[in-house]
Amino acid sequence: MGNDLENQTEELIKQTAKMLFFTKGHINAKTQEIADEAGVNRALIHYYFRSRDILFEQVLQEELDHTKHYMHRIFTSKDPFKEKVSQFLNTLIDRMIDYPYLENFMVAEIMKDPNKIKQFHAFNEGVKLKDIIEADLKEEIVAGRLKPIKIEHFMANLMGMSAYPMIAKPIMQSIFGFDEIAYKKFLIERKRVIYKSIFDEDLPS
Amino acid sequence: MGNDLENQTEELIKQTAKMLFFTKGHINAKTQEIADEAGVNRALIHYYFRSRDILFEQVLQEELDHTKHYMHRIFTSKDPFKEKVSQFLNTLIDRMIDYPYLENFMVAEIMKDPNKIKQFHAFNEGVKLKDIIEADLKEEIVAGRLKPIKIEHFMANLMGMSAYPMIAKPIMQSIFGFDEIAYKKFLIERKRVIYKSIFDEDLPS
DNA sequence: AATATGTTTAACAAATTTGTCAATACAAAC
DNA sequence: GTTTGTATTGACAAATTTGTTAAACATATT
Repeated sequence: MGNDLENQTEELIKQTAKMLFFTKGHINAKTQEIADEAGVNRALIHYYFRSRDILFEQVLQEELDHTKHYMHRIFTSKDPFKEKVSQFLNTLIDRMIDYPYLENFMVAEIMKDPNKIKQFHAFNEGVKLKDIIEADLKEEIVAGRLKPIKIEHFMANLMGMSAYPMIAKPIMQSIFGFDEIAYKKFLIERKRVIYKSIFDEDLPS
Repeated sequence: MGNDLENQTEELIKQTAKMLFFTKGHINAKTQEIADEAGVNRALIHYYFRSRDILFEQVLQEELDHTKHYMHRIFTSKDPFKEKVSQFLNTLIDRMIDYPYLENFMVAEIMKDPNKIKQFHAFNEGVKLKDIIEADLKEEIVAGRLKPIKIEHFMANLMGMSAYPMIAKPIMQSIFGFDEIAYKKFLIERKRVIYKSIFDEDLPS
């Protein structure tokens, strides 16, 4: 009765859409392109998702939920703050290697409909992540392990240094002449560089 | 004949398009919306620019040229490196207040047609900016005014910390509860925060 | 005033893209 | 093998968006 292993075709369409949207960055991929890439009839997209918009919403939401969960898991753990940041860098950068354009899309979506922003609160899940990180920050600063900095600047620095090389990947690749291999290596390196820039000490291996 | 003060209507259409594209972030603004916003007949867009694509290319190219020029001017000057960075931060951040989504668009454009990347070399203008900055960096490092860092990481840090808060403006606004005024203040603050993060000393007033 | 030149307009045509539907294929259950 | 429910297909309709054109309008030149 067709619902064996997580409906095959439906899942295939979603994975293909994610690849086109978030990996290749084809923000305006037409239903025909998605269907072709997935090797299915275009009408199936409407059969499973009713409309292109709903498909888009759904795959974006799935990835947002994913982001929410890992951020919450990392920052609510009992690990030391530096360990949290290290894990965050690892997860975020690995993830961006898979979906370089996800960040771009979140922004593009919010631009279309600013009300939609509530869904994007990776920061609202019971206890506010913002408050947790803020408390951590204060503790580090008081203990002298971190120079005084406001939470919003700390996060802007951390996210910016991490996400920008992905968002602007083609630009940086061109400027510095990186091929895919070199760029991936560059991204991995960034984990250590960012850690060092923030804490002024080397990331423990 | 009719070319008095830089053709009024043509200029109006371009300014309106830039506002919709780069300030408001309506990446898919239709010709009708542009015409309505400018208060002109839609056919005039085709009269002056032949097609929506050409209009888009043209306004984007204008802004890219602008970026090219100020970056080249700042980094080829004889000022000390720290002064260059300070000026760069000032110019970039002020500019991003006007055109928050310009960065996003450059990337989106390149995604569509990766060949187009040559136009985006704010870094190729006679002498390569990359080489100039790289030389400056080495000098600073040797003189002990800067911790050792590779050019690509230095630029990723600098651009990321500067550009990200603009690219992800709606997200950060929502997380930290900034209204427009507060966000602008936050952006201005960032000049000092970034300078301090990079050079580990306060930006001279 | 007549003419020429450039600008603007509304109506139309073409192209693109999304969404719907009835017919068909397929697989499991009876 | 027939029934039943779901999956898939191609053809079609609707909607959206871009691009074209001929005529109206304005302004300057002769």
